[in-house]
Amino acid sequence: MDQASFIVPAHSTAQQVYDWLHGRVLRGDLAPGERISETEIAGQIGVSRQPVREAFIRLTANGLAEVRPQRGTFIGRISLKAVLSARLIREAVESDLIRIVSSAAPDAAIAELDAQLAAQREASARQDVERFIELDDLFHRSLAIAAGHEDVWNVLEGLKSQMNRLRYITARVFDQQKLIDQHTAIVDSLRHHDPEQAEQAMRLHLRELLNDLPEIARSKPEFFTK
Amino acid sequence: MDQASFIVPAHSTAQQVYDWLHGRVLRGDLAPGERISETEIAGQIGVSRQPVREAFIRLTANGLAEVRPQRGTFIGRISLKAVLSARLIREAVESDLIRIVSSAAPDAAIAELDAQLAAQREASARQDVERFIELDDLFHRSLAIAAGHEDVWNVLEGLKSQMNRLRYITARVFDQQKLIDQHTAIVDSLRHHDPEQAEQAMRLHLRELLNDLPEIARSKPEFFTK
DNA sequence: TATACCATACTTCCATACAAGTCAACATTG
DNA sequence: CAATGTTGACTTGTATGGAAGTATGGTATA
Repeated sequence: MDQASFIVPAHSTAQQVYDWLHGRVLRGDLAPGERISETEIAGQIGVSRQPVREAFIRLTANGLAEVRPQRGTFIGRISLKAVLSARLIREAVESDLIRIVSSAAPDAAIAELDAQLAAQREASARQDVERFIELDDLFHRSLAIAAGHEDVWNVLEGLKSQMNRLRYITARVFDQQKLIDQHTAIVDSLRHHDPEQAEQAMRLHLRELLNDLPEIARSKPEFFTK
Repeated sequence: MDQASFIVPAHSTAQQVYDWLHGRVLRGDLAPGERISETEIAGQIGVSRQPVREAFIRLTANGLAEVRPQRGTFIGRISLKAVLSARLIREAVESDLIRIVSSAAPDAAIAELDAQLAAQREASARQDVERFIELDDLFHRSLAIAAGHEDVWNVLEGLKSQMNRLRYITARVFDQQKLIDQHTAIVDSLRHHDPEQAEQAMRLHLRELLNDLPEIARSKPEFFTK
């Protein structure tokens, strides 16, 4: 090993503030367009403005906030164009990945995916939205791993944050059963080593958002920008 | 228009410092692994440490620097895994885009691309590497625009910064003539409205990096991490 | 000579003070 | 009454001082 890379610095104050805010934004606890203030947040958690400010900068870099100098800082609205772009990218990338997987999917990987499907059904039955979203993420990540490209999934992490925000905000809207059925169709395609069918199933699945988006945008227009 | 969005804040000191450093990192003027210091940079350009520090944070968020608390800040090395992931993503996305374009490429767009090809040949003949890289970016962006998805290209901007850094560092290595030939093949496929051929030409083009990367990594190992 | 210790000069991190821009409410003026 | 000016309380931006951790080189010690 080149360096003892497992020596990582303890989480700084700024890092902790960032993690906290990041989570609140993703879960929709802080609503798009909502105003936040360095001094206010600093006062709430008992630190100075400095680490809070640095957290704001990082949120801005990730498209989750917008700083308007001398005016205020605001939780970023969800850009419909950005969401559509992210969706298109996901479709393109995951289509390629699923072809790789389907050409050589070991039985162990299939079994793992089947177990995940069961867990998804269980979470859906319990109406545990947060867990379901988590499992959905895991499902797609597992496919990337099976394709030997987990890194790709990590690189796309930033794009997904916008889509995740969308999912939390619209938790009650989307049809979990339909998503599970689509996941099942994908796994079945893998089971039969059918790359073409697998790709089509994946594309269909990832285009589901296109059906839901108009209604979502209509129901909460104040959360979105063009 | 909802808001007079053309009212944008003047560039702050921190923003200017960031732009300056960002450009220097991308052009390889600051080498991967090189150490930089808040106080030193601040002294060089005559500002306090604060805006420099904020620029460092943004560089870190974009994967261009690494801050090790109480130790120093270093220009990020180029992650080979990240580069390979970015390449795969580009191939997947641009393959989908080129299919869209080829199915309905207006003559005006084709003419524009032909003009760009001429400009590429001219820049290559003049050995103007910086201009060539710029034109290469423009070429791929133009394809995205022709597909009606310029936003997608913007979203991928972050990924490209790593690859651009690579290109500057290895400016003399890559074979510009080969790239131009591949670009030409892509445009020809569009001219004949042949989606399948266009996609294959694009994939071949974007896989070129896979041939070059081993040599690049061998020639400057200190610039890379696994 | 080799090793342990330690002073010192760095580094980033955090807190604080002040500067400058913005906005809204209110007073003033015609 | 309407328009204008002004004050003051906000906001983020910048500068600076000190806290705490780290690396380095010298020094004492075995």
